Amino acid sequence: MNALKVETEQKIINAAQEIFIEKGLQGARMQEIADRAGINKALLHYYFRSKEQLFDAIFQGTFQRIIPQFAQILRMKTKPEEMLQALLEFYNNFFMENPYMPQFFFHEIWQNPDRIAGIIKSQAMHPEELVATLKDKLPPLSDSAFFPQHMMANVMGMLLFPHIARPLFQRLFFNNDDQQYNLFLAERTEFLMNMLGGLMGGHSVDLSNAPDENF
Amino acid sequence: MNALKVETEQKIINAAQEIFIEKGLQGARMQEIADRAGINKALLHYYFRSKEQLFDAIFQGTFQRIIPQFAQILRMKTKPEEMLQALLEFYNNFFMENPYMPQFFFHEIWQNPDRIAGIIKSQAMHPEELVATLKDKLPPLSDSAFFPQHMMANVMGMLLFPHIARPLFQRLFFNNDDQQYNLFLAERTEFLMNMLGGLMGGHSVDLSNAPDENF
DNA sequence: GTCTATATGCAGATAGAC
DNA sequence: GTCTATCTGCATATAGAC
Repeated sequence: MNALKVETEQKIINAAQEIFIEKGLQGARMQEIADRAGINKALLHYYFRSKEQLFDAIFQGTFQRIIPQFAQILRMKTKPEEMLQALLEFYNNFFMENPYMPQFFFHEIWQNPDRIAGIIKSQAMHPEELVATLKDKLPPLSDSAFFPQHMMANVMGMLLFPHIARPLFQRLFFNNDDQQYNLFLAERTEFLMNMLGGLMGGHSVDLSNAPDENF
Repeated sequence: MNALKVETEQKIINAAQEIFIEKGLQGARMQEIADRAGINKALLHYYFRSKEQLFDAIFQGTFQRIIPQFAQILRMKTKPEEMLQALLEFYNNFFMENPYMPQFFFHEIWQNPDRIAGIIKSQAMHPEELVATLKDKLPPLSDSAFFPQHMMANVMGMLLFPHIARPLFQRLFFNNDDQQYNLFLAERTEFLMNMLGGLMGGHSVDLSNAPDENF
């Protein structure tokens, strides 16, 4: 029966998603995926010939849940503050609900960067366009040739760090208290907006006085 | 002969370091480590009884190369700008020379956070001390109870991101050009100092006008 | 489509000679 | 200490019955 087939496939996908994201391709066990899906190993191979293929399907799927959003925000023809707000809000919430995602992506970034780059470029999301948009919309706070890249690295770094470093950061600075940490994460969008809002408006931080002091 | 033994052990450690850092505990193969060290598998087990033990030795070693530095900088009783400068400079350079390190650490952060937390705390580096120092030295830019944690996350995120996301970031925004990317990384300390210097001095960014605008 | 049973291969670990 | 040869176990994958 076709409905049953679809249902089973979905159970597999859900289970595999969890396991792969927690343990990565290498760490995941087909047995564990089968168990969590409530079926047996043989059936896994019936639906997805190999572990690799299963992984590919999962990976592509999860990735496509977050990239289009990025492209869409990028094309919002509004003020940079609003783009930033939308960006921070969406991804911060997404990572709060999917805490394993960031480490999952970074793992893949190192294992197979070409695959990810390929997926991104196939999503109507073009890096040059992004750089150009930033150069155009941001006040010229620095004359570095890499100014847009720096700003991207800043935003993404500040956004991602509390999520990707969570297990350690929470232990060290929050008494390993889940609730406290969630509060911290929840208020982070606002905190970052406060910090960055000024920058994007083009006032506030003076970047022209280079610190050539003994360095 | 003892000198020979030490030499072999060092070869193993060097090889294992590279492999583990690139592939993680799961992804690494004892065969590959043996090959790169120029010996055979049996000898690996002679020196380190199991893969786990070998990994532990490597991990502890690399970790202790970068934590003490942090504690030391933290205790420099100087202006926050100078602490920040020392911090950025040291770790940015370290990660430029050891590009696989960040991902290696994050991998472990998710696999075994307690181990890392333990090592850190055993290094005369106490989280509460750090938080207190920051609260004391930083101008009160925000009244969030987590203000020090936010600032740490900011600095660490901005510092780490270009390293940990390198394979993808370089492909997307630097035509996958190693030289260009190294230039980018090299100028990053200065860029960040320019951006953050103002904040630490206590002027520039107004964080008091919360953006309660339709949000 | 789903199962049980089995094959295949590989990686970690050991035995034992030198 | 260092090697070759071998064992053991486990994980992926397949065969074949229902």
